[in-house]
Amino acid sequence: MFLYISLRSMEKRVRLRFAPSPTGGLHMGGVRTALFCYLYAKKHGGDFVLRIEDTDQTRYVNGAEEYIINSLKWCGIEPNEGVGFGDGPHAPYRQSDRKNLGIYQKYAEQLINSGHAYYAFDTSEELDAMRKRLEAAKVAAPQYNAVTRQNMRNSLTLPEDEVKKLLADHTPYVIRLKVPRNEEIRFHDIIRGWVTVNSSQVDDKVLLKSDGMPTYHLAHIVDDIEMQISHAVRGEEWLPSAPSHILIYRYLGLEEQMPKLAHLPLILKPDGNGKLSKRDKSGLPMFPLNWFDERTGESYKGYRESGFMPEAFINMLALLGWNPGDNREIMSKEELIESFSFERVNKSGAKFDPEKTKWFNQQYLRKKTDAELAQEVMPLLKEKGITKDLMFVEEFCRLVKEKAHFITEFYDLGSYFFEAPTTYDEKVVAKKWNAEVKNTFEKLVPKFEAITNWNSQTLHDDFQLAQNELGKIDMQMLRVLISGVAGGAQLFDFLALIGKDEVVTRLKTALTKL
RNA sequence: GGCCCGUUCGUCUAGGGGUUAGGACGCAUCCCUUUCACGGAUGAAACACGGGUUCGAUUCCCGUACGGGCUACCA
Repeated sequence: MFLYISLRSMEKRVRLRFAPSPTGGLHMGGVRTALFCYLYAKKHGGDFVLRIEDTDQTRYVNGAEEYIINSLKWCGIEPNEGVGFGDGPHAPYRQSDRKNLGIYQKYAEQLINSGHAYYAFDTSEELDAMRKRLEAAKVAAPQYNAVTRQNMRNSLTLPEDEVKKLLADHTPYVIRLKVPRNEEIRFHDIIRGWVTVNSSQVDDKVLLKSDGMPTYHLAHIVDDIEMQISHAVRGEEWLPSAPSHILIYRYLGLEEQMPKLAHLPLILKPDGNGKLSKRDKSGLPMFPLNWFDERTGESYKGYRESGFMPEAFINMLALLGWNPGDNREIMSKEELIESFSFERVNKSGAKFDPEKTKWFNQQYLRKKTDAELAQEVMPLLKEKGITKDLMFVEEFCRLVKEKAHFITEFYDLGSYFFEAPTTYDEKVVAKKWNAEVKNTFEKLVPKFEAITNWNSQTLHDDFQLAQNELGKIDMQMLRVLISGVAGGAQLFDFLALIGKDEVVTRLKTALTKL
């Protein structure tokens, strides 16, 4: 008795799971769900579990499971238990494996025995016919429920002998939840508060499919119980089926052990309406890593390959539908963990903002040292056939980074560091170029050639001296002659880096071309 | 259609019975700069609508509109 009381009064250990289906690449909405679970678990010193919900064999996609694991790794939201992250006390963590152990069957039978579930033998044709009939009769919500089940072929309508015979003959059947006709079902959601639904709106959900696999509805409940999950967190699209789940817990006698529920708001498309899809016309990826769908042959861009930093990606995601309650936006993972709570998650869906997403990455980009940036930029330059030394690349990074949002932009932003221009900004030329200006620049060339200690400072000083003699020289024009473009990095630093010979050569070339 | 959930600047959001309704992204202007950016300053920009409740509602309640989700032997 004493033990019973102390167990009940003890707070359950915090354990959250992320439970995706391996039906494709992990969408950024899924990443956010995983992130919130991770943050909460870490904040409370709990566990974060990865469970793979592969009960739909027809939708299984090769490589999806591995993709999910790699994505979580890249994002730095690693489970401490589950598929791909080491088995804990509740292995296996893949539902198809658990099914083979008979885990779900047991619970389904318990519900049958207690009279809360029944066998249904209807074929898909019969089900279609039933729905058509109901639609024709203008029934508002055609579904298999307390009323319609009376006209279907199941263990509630068929004589006991026949049911036994059908089962003995291995006639395909499903097990359905017997939902009462008219009962208020009330449940609490951490984010939404109390939600009430009448059971007349809830259909007799299939619990066990004819292939012996459980549906999501049964499987996730069984696993959440067996894995001692404290908080069931998922997207808002699950809210309508939550009443069914409450009933299952109740009929299993597990309402006391039921995890707390949290339904996250959806991430919406930047423009127009609806859920974020696999592609967005903003051009930003919807997946953490590149994803290739074997079945459709389509490939999708990933944040990683687009030059995003994982810290920036999860920071952006965390602030989509959540905030710390103060004005902080740039937050490290540690700060996110420290500040996170489901109470501060918004109820309404959030439109994904591509511009702000870029801004997040830019903020993190600026925090990196030039040396760190060079490490990442170097290989990208090599791909372009550029083999400058590390010192050069570091300085290049210093000069270009303030304009960049992504590592992958560095080359495009500063290709003139590596290649002499072939064209010259037309606007600037049209506005500033004439015979007199040309003459001035021709006189400037030997001044540059005469500089012995070639660096940004002497360049600056000697340029001033040259102007005293030759008159004012337009710096933007100088920039265009050497880089070809009207804007770019700090001019003298740029000239210092590419070197005297290169500058002089480029100037001479420009003077012959213009 | 039915059921459920939601609604503060264009977007992400803070706030909450009495506020000049705050911040961020983006946008505009100005300053700095003989180039380019960063940076700084300033500005435009919101409580969906209609009824209640109240001395007073953006905030609480009810409707309406709008948006979203669900409505499978998919998750």
